[in-house]
Amino acid sequence: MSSKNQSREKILEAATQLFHLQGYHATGLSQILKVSGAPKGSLYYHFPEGKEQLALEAIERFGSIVSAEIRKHLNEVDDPIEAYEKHILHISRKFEDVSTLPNNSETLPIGLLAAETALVNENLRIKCEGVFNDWDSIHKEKIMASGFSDEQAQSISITINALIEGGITLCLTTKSNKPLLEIIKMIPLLFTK
Amino acid sequence: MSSKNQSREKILEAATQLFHLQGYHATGLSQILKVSGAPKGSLYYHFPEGKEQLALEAIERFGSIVSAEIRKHLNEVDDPIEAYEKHILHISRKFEDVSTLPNNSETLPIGLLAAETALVNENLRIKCEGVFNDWDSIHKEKIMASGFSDEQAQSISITINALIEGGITLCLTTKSNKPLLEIIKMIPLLFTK
DNA sequence: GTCTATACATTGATAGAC
DNA sequence: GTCTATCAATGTATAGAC
Repeated sequence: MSSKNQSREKILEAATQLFHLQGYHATGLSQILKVSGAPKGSLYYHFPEGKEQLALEAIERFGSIVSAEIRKHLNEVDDPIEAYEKHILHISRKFEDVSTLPNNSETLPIGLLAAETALVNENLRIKCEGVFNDWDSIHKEKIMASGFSDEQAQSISITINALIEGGITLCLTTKSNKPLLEIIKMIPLLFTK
Repeated sequence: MSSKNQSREKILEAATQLFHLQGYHATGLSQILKVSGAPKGSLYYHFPEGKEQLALEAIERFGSIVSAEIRKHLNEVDDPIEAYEKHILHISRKFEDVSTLPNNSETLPIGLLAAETALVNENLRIKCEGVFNDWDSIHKEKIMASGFSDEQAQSISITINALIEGGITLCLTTKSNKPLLEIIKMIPLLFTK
């Protein structure tokens, strides 16, 4: 990897983490630079359009990482109930010790960024919408593979998406993994035929 | 009402609306003053501790408004399934036309504020946690009244809270009320005995 | 590719007059 | 109770040297 891309990479990585932990508005470019350890003069060289470009790329990267993780979890088990229980359990582990959260940023959601920018920045909103749609497709495919109709799969899929996003918000707020653990108990009911 | 309280009231009202639509960090004191129409010099007189105090009171006020609305909806119908379907349908109406959202801020959630401040401002986090707990109690009471055990009611209640918060995030992001409408379809399953 | 210096706006907040 | 003036800090962004 060229040295150009090394700096770019470090900045983008720090931005991805900070944006989705603290949000878009609470995260300053100076903080991103500091955390990344990248050369201080290089930000606008690599990201000529500044903060918004950085956020757009961060959302995209974040979406792909999570997509991959969702796919991985869902492929491990055939039964969708068991698969989603494991998936959500995996997410909930990140809230067992909230103090380590900042190092654990792989699979958190984009709910914060999405809600924060939805009414304020149309470009970012559309990016977030795209990410949600990607996740939704993955869920839908999995659910339909176990015999649910297109329409049923749609409802279940959106519901699971909302449950995860909302559950994470509750975990963050209560500094506990209990909300997601409670949600897991309800998963089987969603797949009632 | 004294004129002192009139200004205070106008500021707090504007702050409540702006904070929960745009978030804490994206909302400036100047914007609050402008929207409120309150005298420009009066903010720090009424709120000596500045922005944080304003947010704490806004969250509190917001929590009570929503609590009252939840109670109202849940009391209208005996059957919890029907009651929650109506409750969520009511919320979803606010997303039929997103352009009018800013005038419609009564029953949006505090998910944005909660997620935004959870890792950054402990005072605000605790306030949000308290609000979530209040809502949770209301749900739990309703659910237990129809014959569910304490433990079951706990799971269902948290799940509903997460569904609503997550569903609203999805509605905001997609500028549509469809996510909440899909979620409504799954409500009956949550109450399987 | 990276640095420094800087411009410029805006933020939250304070002091003191009225 | 309200105003104005002002503060320091921080925000994003740009220009030009190296």
